[in-house]
Formats: sequence, C-alpha cells, structure tokens
Amino acid sequence: MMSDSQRREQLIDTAIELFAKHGFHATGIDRILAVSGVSKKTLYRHFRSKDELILAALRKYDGLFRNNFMRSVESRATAPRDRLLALFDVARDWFEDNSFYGCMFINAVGEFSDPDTPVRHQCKAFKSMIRDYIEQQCRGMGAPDPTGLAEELAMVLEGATVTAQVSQNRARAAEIAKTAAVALIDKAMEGAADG
Amino acid sequence: MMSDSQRREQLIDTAIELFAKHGFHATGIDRILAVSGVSKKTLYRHFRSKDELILAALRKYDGLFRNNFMRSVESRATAPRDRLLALFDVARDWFEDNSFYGCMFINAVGEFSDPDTPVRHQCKAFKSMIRDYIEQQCRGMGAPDPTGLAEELAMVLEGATVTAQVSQNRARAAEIAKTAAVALIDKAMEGAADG
DNA sequence: AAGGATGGAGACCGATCTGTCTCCTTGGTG
DNA sequence: CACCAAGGAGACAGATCGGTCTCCATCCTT
Repeated sequence: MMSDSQRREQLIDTAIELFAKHGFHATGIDRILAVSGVSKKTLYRHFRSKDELILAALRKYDGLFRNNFMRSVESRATAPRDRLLALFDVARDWFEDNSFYGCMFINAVGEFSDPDTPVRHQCKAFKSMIRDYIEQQCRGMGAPDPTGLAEELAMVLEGATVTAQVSQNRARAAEIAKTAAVALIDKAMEGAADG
Repeated sequence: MMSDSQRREQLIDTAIELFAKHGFHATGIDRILAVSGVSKKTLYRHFRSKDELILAALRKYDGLFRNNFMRSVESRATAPRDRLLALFDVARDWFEDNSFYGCMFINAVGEFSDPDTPVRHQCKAFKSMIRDYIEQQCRGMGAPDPTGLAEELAMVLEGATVTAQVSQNRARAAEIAKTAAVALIDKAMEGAADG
C-alpha cells in the first residue's frame, strides 16, 4: 500500500528524474503519471498545476543535494582546505553517475528566462547555498578574501558541471576543476598567516 | 522587398532570439512566424522540420559567436596572454547585453539529453572551438601545458557564463572569472622560460 | 495589359498539452 | 456481508503543438 504522502514523494521523484533528463517543457504530465504510477486526480490534489510540481521538484532536488553532496564532502574531509578539494571529488562521482544530466537548476534557468519567477528564485537560492558553503570553508581556512575565493571556486565548480554535461570524459572535467581549484586556493593563501 | 535568402535569415535570427529567451521546446513555430513575419509555407520550404530550424539556428549562432566574440577579442589585444584576458572583458560586454540569456548551447544540452544527436554534436563542436582557440593562445604564450591551461580557462569561462545567467550582477561574474584566469595563467607560467 | 510564379494568410489535421470530471474497482470498517 | 471513502483509469475539454494544404493578393515578365 501507498500512503498519500508516499504517492506525493513518488510523483516528485519521478518529476525530478524526467525533468532532469528531458527538460521541463518537454516533459508532459502524462509521462510523469505513467512512470510514477500515480493517477492524474491524485497529482492535482497535491499540486495545483504543473508549475507547482516543478517548484516542488526543485525544492526536493535542493534538499537532496544538501544532504547527499554536502554530507558526502564533510564525510571525506574535515579540514576546510581538504573539504574544498573534496568538493571536486564528490562532483566527480556525481558526474559519473548514469542519472547525471547536469545541474537541474542550470537547466531550469535555460527554460525559464523571467528573473522574477519562483523557479528563478529557487535557482538563485540554490546557487547562493553552494557559494555560502564554500565561503564558510574559505573562512575556516583563514583565506584573506574568503568571499572572493568562494566566488571563484563556485564558478569553477559551475563550469565543471556544465563541461561534464557536454563532454564525454566527465571524470576529466572534475579533475581539471580540482587542479584549477588548487591553484586558486594556493594563490589566495600565499602570504596568509597559515597556509 | 525581401529575397528568399533574406527571409531565411530572418527566420533563423528570430529563432535564435526566441530559442535563447524562452528555450527550444517552449518556443512554438507559430511564434517564430509571427515575430519574423514569414509565412509557414516559406518556413517549411527552407526547413523540413522544427528540428532543422533549431540546427540552423545553432549553426548561425556558432558563426556569429566566432565572428563577434573572437574578433572582438583579437581587436582588443595581440599578445596571447592579453588575448586570454581580453576574453573575459568581451565576455563582460556579452553578459551585460540585454539580449543575453546564457550560452545557447548550454541551454540546448539541458533540453536535448541524448548525446548522439545533431544538436548535441553542434554543442560539442562549439565548445571544442572555444577550447581550441584558448589553447592556441596558451601555446602562443609558451605555456608548458597549453592543453591543460586551456581546459581550465575554458571551464572558468563556462562557469562565468552560467553564473552571469543566474546572477543579478553579471559584470561581477566576468570580473571574478578574469581574476581567476590571471591566477591560473600565472600558476601555469611560473617556471616557464618566458612569463 | 495578360499570364504565371511567388509568398502571405490562415484553414485544417492529427497529436499532444494541461487540467477537470466521471466511472468503477478496491480496500478498510462496522 | 454491507457500506463507504479513496484512488486508479481514463474520457473529456479547450488550447496549442508541428506540419500540410488551399486560397488569394501581389509582383515580375512579356
């Protein structure tokens, strides 16, 4: 048996999978229903429209990323600098997963151009979360300009994600990014009290 | 009067504009026709399907980018290192343009996931073109590992493009990327015969 | 000026889209 | 067993999709 909330999660999970793979506009409601095995009536009892389902999918994706990605980083390393580098090891695993179709939020901004939109707000919040986490590590490392370094590293991670999405050799994208990250961290830390 | 080829270009230009702004699947044929002022019959005389129009738009976008972006870089600087940095100045202008909706190819891969697709091949070719151009400058600069540096710089440029697309402060995205590029170039050139 | 080619306007087709509604099976409860 | 709520299946509506086709105005040529 499936409870009501289980059906809801099933819908969102299926939506995440299909939106990531085929995009938002190209994914029809009927397809989500067929894959998830939930009826149309149940969908519209939980969500008022497809847009609300999209938002719910983005929200859950955000939460999953926080739990999986971030926790994975923190389990691999404790020192701030090591955690910054571990970011790219975790990213590598992410890229190599079969269900990797790029960052869902990057894909979303390509389909929803209006900046004053719930979808875009979700995307910005997600990116801010990543950047803030990186900045926190930079600060813990004692970087003279943690904000600047964090913006650089977040940008490299972003570039790696996109490159992995287009390229065949996804692992290489993560490695290049990590190499660049090392250089940027070294540069930012030279002259600091504690390297 | 409009010649046949002018109408064709008008169609493609409109397609580029609308695809960039609203995405590929969300942009209907009828909208392209209404904006371009070309009839449906003429469209289907030039293109067998919407997919062919998408391909034509990507091809023209590729060509425009080559002519505008690359030439703009080359007109601003002549020394390889200066050209590498000028990339990010030109990118800044690009980001700040009102008609900037991110890289059309990045947006395309988000909507077309199958890697063995003409659209995806176009995207990969475009990214290779950028990387090759950067690598050429790295080689001219005498970088010990021009390929590796080019991959890093291309990744930073990619990340800047995406960040500019999501962020409010687009100019800042270009500046951060340029700062990172300087650090990466310096790092790559230290120990080389000619810095 | 007459005739022929051309292209715009848009009707039209079948498919598919989002969203609503009805029917009916199923499972839990007294 | 009887009853009732819940949800799946899917018909249905109205809009829109990509793509084809007809009709007619317009322009060029002779």
